[in-house]
Amino acid sequence: MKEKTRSFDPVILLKEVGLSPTMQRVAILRYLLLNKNHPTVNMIYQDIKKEIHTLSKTSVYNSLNLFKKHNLVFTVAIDEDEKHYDLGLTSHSHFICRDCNKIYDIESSKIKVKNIIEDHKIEYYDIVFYGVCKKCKNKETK
Amino acid sequence: MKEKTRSFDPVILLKEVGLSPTMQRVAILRYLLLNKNHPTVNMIYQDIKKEIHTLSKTSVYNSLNLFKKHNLVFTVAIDEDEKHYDLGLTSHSHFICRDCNKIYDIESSKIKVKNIIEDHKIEYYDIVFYGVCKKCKNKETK
DNA sequence: AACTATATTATAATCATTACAAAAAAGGAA
DNA sequence: TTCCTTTTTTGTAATGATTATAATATAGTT
Repeated sequence: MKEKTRSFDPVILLKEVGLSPTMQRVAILRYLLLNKNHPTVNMIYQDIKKEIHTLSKTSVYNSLNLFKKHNLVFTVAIDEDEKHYDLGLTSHSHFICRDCNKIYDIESSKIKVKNIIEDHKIEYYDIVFYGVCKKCKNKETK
Repeated sequence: MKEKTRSFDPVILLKEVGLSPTMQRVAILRYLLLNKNHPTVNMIYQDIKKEIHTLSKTSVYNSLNLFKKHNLVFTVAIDEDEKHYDLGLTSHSHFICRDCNKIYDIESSKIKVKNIIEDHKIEYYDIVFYGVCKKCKNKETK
């Protein structure tokens, strides 16, 4: 339920929200555009350090917090230690397997939420489904 | 979507799931039964320390983790530092005000979720609504 | 080039949570 | 009860994610 239609070019995206497209920010945002695996700060840091050797973890934190403030990314509300980041470009929910802990994207079209909450003004919502994924389900039956 | 019909007596509840009802556990569980404010470990600790002066924060952590393992409590998936705990006795979702950060319970009857996910086996789901609560909405218009 | 504002980095600090070992309490058998 | 074993609780230390801070580097402007 986070609808947005925007460019898929990190440089353009950054300029659109008024952030100067520095090397680090571009790399981090590109990483998020290419990797839809809901990465943590550490995953991002480890990977980008390979191209930008001087990258600091603080920069990853700074950039992600900035991106979040500008609604470029969201954190996936999972009950865990590390935060997982996700681009808010397409509208989807998440499914988490209690067996392998993998996070799957669920297209919005597969979900329909109806609410009759009157008193509060609802701006958006997050749904997280829990269960056993297809892969692990098959493993169990073997 | 966490349906359960059980006793509201902490001692009985603990026995039901096979945990010995020690003073600390009973106090923590009773706290959760009486206070529906989605407390954090610190809130629970501060309050119960008033009756049980020797209580340690570790015990609160231990107890809550045990309760969670036995499905007596759940953690509310909120994007924050501290975890918020919630009894799983009644079925409800949550609404979080982006202004005052208060967490409201939303009765299940007010929400309807339809999903056509086929590949994964879904056991339950969490919905968190975000927006502006009634109180803050009124403040804004003043 | 010089100047100013912004970004990045390295380091230290904070804070929630967990690990661990010792002390305390509970339960059972004689 | 006393002894023994198991379970809980406690206090302290360790871990690990995140933030704060100050110094350095970079970018943008005149």
